[in-house]
Formats: sequence, C-alpha cells, structure tokens
Amino acid sequence: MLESYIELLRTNDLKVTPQRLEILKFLGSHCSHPTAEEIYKALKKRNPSLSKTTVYNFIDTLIEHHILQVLTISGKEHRYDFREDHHHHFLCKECGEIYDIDIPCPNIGKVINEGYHIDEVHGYFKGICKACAQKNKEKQA
Amino acid sequence: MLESYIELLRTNDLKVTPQRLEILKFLGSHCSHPTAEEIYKALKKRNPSLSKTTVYNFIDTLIEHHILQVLTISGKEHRYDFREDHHHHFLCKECGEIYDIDIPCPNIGKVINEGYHIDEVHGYFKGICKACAQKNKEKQA
DNA sequence: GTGGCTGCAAATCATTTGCATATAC
DNA sequence: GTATATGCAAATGATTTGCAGCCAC
Repeated sequence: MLESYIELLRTNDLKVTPQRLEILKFLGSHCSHPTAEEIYKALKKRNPSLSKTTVYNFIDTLIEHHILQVLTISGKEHRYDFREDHHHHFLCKECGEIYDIDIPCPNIGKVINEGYHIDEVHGYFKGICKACAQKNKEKQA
Repeated sequence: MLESYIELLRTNDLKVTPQRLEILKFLGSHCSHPTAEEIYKALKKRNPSLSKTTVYNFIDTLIEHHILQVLTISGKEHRYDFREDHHHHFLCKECGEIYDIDIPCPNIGKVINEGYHIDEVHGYFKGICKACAQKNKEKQA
C-alpha cells in the first residue's frame, strides 16, 4: 500500500515526503472525487502543519504526471479522480453527489480523424440521481 | 431577428428590456461560447450603463428557462452555449479555443436505464487543436 | 401601481502567487 | 550542499449577494 505510493513517486522522479504520502493515501481510499479543500480538511486533523498550498502544489504535480485527473463537472470547484481506467461521471443537481459511469465512448476516433490531438475525454451527465428521485416521489405522496 | 428575441422572452414570461435584447443579440451572433465578462465588455461600449450583475442575472434566467447552457470545460470560468442542437466540445489546451464537435453520444440510454434522470449531457474533449499542432511542427523545423 | 429588473458596491470563495524556511536526496 | 517541497500570508478573479431605485406591463 504505502510501498506502492513510494514507488509511484520514485518512478516519477518526485521526492517522497510525508505530506505527499498522506495525500496519496487519502486519494487511494476516497474514490468520492474530493476537492482540494476536502483533502486538506481531512488530513489537517492528523497533520496540523499541513498547508493548503502543499495540497494544491502536489495536486498540480500529480496532474502534470497524468496520475490525477481534474473533473470540472460542477463548474464551481475542481474535483479530482484517482482512478486509472477511463470512465465518465454523473452529477446529481439535487444532492451534489458525483457517480462514476462506466460506459464506452465509441466516437473518439472520429474526432481524432478531424485533426484534433486528444489528451482527455470527459463525459459529464447531469440530472437527478435515483435516491433523490425516490425522495421526491415520497414527498409528493 | 429582434422580433424573434422579443417573442422568445414573451413566450417565457420574461419582461422585454433593452439590456436583455442586447445580450440575446450578442449571443445569437457570437457562437464562440463567450464568458459573462466577454458579453459584458462587448456590450458596455454601446451601453455604458450596463452592469455585470445584469449580465449574470439574465444568464441565470436563460439557464433556468433552458435557453442557454453552461459549459464547464475550462474549469476556470463559465462559458455559455446558445445553440439549440445537441453537440459536444473540444478545448485546445494551448490557445484556449473551444470548438464544436458534432458527434452523437449513443450510450445515453444505458445511463438512463440505470435509474439516472438525465437533463444534460456534456462531452468534453481536451488536447491540441489542428492549428496549434501545425504551429508546433513549424517551430521544430 | 407593482413586481420584476437593473446596477452599484461589497462580500465570497476557490485558487494562485511570492517568498522565506525546511527537508529529501 | 542543493534543488525542491513546504507553509504562511497576501493577491487574484470569477461569481454572488444586499439593496436602492427604475421601468415594463
């Protein structure tokens, strides 16, 4: 676990620091697409000296090394995705929850053929999630 | 032209004001996915009394009435899309330009079947556009 | 006449920047 | 020892809010 994060840093020519390991551990165990603020608040408790700047700095570094992806689905704040495989996202406009959506995007080839050099593909779906739809039904009844 | 915007407002129970007509005219003739700031700056010249608050207020109103869509592709600022038909977007990471991408998204049905109630579908592609790729090649040569 | 619209100024909040200190290697 | 990372405080910039006056209907 920890070993794999140390190796991840080493293979990317990044220095191994306790802050970085804590952030990686958090990202690995929270697939909830956290914000920088959420990462910071969660880790601040155990590491009172941690700075938000360090969180932002390291996030930038991870993104540069294609280890982390930014989700701009909410339009308000950045959320981060640590999963390696390709997938899309659904944002519930009511509760704000973000769900992973595992469907393929078969038309990327066409876009590439038109001369676009593509690094990232984001599929964002927005609406009302199952749980909120259910709640709304119950309210009406 | 102007008549159609007046009608658009009327059919949506919205008051017809000179500011709103100016903003609609601008949106109709600039398919470049402008920001609120860009709309404001462009119209301020001819309408010095225009306020940024009015731009933001009216944008919100248009979104509530599903007349305008927010693009969160850049993650930095909101961009607005006035086109009625469904399409996706490509952001060039080098020049910042946003291009319309007209490919279908055939898998929406599957997401709906999983219990999600979908209002919006956004396909965001990010990378380097044709023009910037060409420029980079020339630099190397 | 009234409710919704406009516009100013101030507030908010995520993110960025500058810089001095500390630490990994 | 040196380059890089950390952390503080201050700056930035898009968006939001509160509120007074105005105008469309």
